[in-house]
Amino acid sequence: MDLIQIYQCFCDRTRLRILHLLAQTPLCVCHFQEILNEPQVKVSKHLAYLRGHGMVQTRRQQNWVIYSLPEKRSRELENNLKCLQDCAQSDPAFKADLKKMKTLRAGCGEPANIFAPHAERARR
Amino acid sequence: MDLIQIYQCFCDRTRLRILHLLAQTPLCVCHFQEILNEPQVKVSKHLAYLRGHGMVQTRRQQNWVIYSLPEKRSRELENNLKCLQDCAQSDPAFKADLKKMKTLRAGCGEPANIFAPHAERARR
DNA sequence: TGACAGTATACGTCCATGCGTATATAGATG
DNA sequence: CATCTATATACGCATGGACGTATACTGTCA
Repeated sequence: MDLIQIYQCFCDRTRLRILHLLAQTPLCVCHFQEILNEPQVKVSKHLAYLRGHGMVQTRRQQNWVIYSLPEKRSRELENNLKCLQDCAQSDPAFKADLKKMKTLRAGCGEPANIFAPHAERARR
Repeated sequence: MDLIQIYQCFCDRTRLRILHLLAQTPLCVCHFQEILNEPQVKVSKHLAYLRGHGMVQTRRQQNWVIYSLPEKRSRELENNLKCLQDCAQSDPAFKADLKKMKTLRAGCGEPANIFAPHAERARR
């Protein structure tokens, strides 16, 4: 039963915040660190957990590893991500994460539809 | 964050089956035993877990303890229960549980809108 | 009151997971 | 190649949870 795995991924606060962010946009590890304000190991391990359960994909871009939701998602995953989005709307913590994410992304140069991690630094 | 607790309750297969059934109708412990085909201890402990997390209510009726979802549910819980219902539709195991529950209930005498655990036996 | 049915809990074991520290790996750059 | 940045992993520790066995509790009924 695939559903159980989904809920297992959802049942940790850090992972839930990660997934909530990923539902908006792909992000690299260092961005998660900054948005979530959590140490690198912690973030990295939760991402590894999610990857191990097929909840996220990665691609490399120079030094950075970009995490994103898989393009092909099961009905269950899609449903639950939607549900999470809805539940998160009434939660200040989730909203704060989104806000922080947007300012971060703004710093990388608008409109930033192509994701550019640490663009300022990379340009030097 | 209340959401985490919900997902923690959802992330075990037995509990998920219990909640899925409760979304349809209140049930007593022995019914769960029979429908889920799991030992009494296991069922009872998962129910205790759910009760401890505010996911279910109990009332006594003679020898039986009837478990049900709380009448007042948070938006998050309601959302996730709906989502579960939807996901469960495509899962044979969940559907089998429902079917077994309905035959059990039929055995207690239709229409059985008032719940009557072990009605046949109680009548003797 | 004694026996029984239904349910709950205590106890022990095992495994998964969360976290931190330290270290390893991969790619970029001088 | 040396070094730096970004990320991943190994190791150890602590905790929570899942499960089974045995036992306790609660209400019913003879």
